[in-house]
Amino acid sequence: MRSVEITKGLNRQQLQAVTAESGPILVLAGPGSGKTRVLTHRIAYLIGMYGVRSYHILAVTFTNKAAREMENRVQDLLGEQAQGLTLGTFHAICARILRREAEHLPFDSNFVIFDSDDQLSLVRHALDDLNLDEKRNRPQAIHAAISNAKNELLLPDDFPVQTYRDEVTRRVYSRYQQLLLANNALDFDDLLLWTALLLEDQPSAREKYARRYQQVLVDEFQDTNMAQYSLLKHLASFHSNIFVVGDTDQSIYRWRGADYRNITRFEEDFPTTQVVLLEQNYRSTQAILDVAMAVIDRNPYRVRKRLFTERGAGQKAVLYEAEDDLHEASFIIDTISTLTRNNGLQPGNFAVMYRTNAQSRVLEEAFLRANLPYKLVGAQRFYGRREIKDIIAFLRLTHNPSDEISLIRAINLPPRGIGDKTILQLRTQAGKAGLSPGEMLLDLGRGEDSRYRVAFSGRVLSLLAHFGRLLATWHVMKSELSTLLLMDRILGDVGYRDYIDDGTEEGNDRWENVMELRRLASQYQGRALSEFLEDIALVSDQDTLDTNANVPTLLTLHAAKGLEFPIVMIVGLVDGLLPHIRSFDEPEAMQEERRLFYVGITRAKDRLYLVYPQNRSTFGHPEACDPSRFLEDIPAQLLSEVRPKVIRRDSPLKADQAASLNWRTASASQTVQQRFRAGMRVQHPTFGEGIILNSRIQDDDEIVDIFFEDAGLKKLAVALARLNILP
DNA sequence: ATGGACAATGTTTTT
DNA sequence: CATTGTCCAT
Repeated sequence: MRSVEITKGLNRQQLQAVTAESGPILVLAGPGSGKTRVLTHRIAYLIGMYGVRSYHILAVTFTNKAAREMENRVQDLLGEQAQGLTLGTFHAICARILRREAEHLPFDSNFVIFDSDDQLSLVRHALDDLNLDEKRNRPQAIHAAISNAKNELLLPDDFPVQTYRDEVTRRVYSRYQQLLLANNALDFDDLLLWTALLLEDQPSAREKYARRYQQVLVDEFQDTNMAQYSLLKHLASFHSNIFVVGDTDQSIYRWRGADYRNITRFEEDFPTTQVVLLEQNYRSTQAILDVAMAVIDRNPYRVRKRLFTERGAGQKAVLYEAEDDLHEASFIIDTISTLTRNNGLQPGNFAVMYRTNAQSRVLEEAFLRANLPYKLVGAQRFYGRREIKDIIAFLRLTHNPSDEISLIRAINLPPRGIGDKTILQLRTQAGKAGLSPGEMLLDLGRGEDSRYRVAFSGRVLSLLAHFGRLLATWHVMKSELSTLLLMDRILGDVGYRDYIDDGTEEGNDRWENVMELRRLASQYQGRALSEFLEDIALVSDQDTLDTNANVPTLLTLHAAKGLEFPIVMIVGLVDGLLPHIRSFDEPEAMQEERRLFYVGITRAKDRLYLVYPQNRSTFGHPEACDPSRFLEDIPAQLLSEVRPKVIRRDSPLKADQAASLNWRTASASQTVQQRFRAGMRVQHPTFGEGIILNSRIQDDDEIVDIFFEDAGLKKLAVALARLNILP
């Protein structure tokens, strides 16, 4: 009876994957082919039909959001039987394992996770310790090299040295790792690296987890790196029950060490692998799939998949050439408002995608100007804010006093007279005593009882002892108080509100952000501070996506992976941006750019808009640019093109020039009669007299661009605007 | 020690 | 142009 429910509504290929005999299984899933469905039903099938206990199942996803979604869907299928699944991102699962196994490892179970800023300052510290110049040795570049090495499972001693530069990197890497341990901290890559090493070096640990996780399932397998692949292999080493889902065409994290060839590697390492292809697309219309295929088929060396859909032809994708990025933004706004007003579409149906985060600015400003709400995907937006980082520094320091990065941030906040000199003294004395600065501070907080009082002069001592006392109090309270109360206590003790909320609008915003963090903390009643800190450190951009708000979504193409929207608009499709200029000289990188474009296109269910500017402002000054080379690969008949807008608001065309422009209509099926032509003069009740620049039929309405003498350029829907034609 | 003013310098994508 | 670092006056 269960089996009917679990396999209901699956197509032949999906069924094959879900009900496959246990063992190594590779599911090659095209976009929109229902891979999440296959994964959830597979889990349900294992529990419901095979009698596997949920406790023995491990499922790895790319984002926490995907994990939660999967959990809910399994719950819907199985009810309480689903309790006890291990479901999460690689990073979160590894953190959990490492805390549990800390006694076998060179760090403490209450380690903190360093974010990218922390990692960078740690590289700077390391450079400083080695008397290396930051100017000649870019911390960013060195950190990238260290990160790559870790993802390849290379420890400092294994780091290949061929040039002097490598030699420097190797030394910094080595020092960097020492510093991490001294801070009782791990970086993102460490979470994977240490877990992989643990499973590699300690057979007992390997066996323990391989026995526990009898069934391993992995989503987005094409984006696993060496460390992730290695730890999966160890987990599956006893039973080979590993079910992976992926699509080489959607591999977009090469720069993070991901290697889609892990799919080939998988088939080699597990020779009995059953391969299942999911080719039916349930998401997009044929018109959209055709565009996607045209783009991706240009990539050499790929296994061609025959994607097909039964959703019907659908509307042609629209190609729009804007004059510059500002006009791109107004086209987006105009299109969204027109379609929501006249076509019954919801604002939440729209997603605007771009290659780089910087591109969101112009869009955001346009939305703000038009008074339209929007949401932006990106964790950095919130967690990167100064006030948020401040509070987290206090909490992290309380949780792990050895966290020197947080200590340095928090110790003089708000300014209490502890500057670089004092901190240096503290560090020196701590070093002498064999303590971390935080531990020394805790001791000084004991007042008369502290052994180390004598090491400091009066003023310095009283300043340090005062903060030490605060820290000691918080440190004791953290086990008694909830995260929320602890946070309130800290905020009160240091007078943070008075410091940050200075009466200006910005100050108020900052305090509002602190309150938002407080709201987040309130959801952690009854859970340890470490959980709160860990979740915050590991939030992904997609996790911040609020699916409830009915407003357009702005996001990078990378962040769009795994999502879908009725209408997708991709902007900034110019050479240099997509493909990005930094990929030009590397064929592999260029192919990844193409895949990125493909990922963006295949997010669309019903409609697709491809937009590019003729000019792009770099460093404030506009520069001419070429349409993306990828656009050339899309056959013209797949696109309906909206011609360039050569009219600028500040230099209107003369009537005869405007009349001579040949505009093409964006829509083929015309149900309303076109009443206006370029060059006509019209009268509008509020905007006054103007001249028609362009008119087209779109979505059962006539859309006209009019230049008004007083009000400038307006785009109006004829059905709504009361226009009178003047002679 | 602190805060303001100026210069330099840098732009992919993210857990 | 917008953030980040550095220098200088208080």
